[in-house]
Amino acid sequence: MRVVRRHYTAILARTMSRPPRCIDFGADAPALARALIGATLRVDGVGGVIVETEAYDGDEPAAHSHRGPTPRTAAMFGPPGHAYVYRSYGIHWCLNFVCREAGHGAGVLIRALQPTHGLDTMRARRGLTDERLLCAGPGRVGQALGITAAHYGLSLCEAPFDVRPAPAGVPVQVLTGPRIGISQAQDLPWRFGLAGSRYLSRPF
DNA sequence: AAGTAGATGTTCT
DNA sequence: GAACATCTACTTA
Repeated sequence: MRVVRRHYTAILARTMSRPPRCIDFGADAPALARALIGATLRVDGVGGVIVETEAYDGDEPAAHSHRGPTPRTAAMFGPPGHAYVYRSYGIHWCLNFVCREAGHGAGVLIRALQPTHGLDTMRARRGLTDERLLCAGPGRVGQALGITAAHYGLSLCEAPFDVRPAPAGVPVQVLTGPRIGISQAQDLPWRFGLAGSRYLSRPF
């Protein structure tokens, strides 16, 4: 009995000290946006460390989902852990992670990465050599990772996506601030970034 | 360094 | 018609 309890205690301790194996997409948008800082995102093996995110929620007027589902925003109202992809200003493809529960219209916009995998592919897609500018902004992330409408609604837990939590034991200092490029709900500090990163779209 | 024009799908007024 | 979860190229100081 004693041995058994020690056994379970050891498993529990190991479980708790180990980083979560999968991202908790059931979290609400600000919690997920914060948790994603330091995580690694790859699409077909190309990507890097997430250094900047923004949270959005259907309850709040800056979100595309705020006025209910439309053909464009349908994925935001689907199950968490899937991709919501939209065309920004008719030109750029931007990637979001749907979260919370189906029906809430909650998601996290991936705003910037520190490139770590497939640098040559990203440079070719972006027509640029400056590593610092490869993924420093949501439109740039979309172009560097080859995001298109084909990724709309896909699961983030299956290929071509590969999302891994930040390694435990490496403390990440997360900055917060107002979201960029919005006119509604500017008071919400729902932009999150990795302190000291040179790959942010803009300083905090 | 800072400002502006222009590219243009989706949605709303 | 206007606004928009943006980026680039180009102008002006």
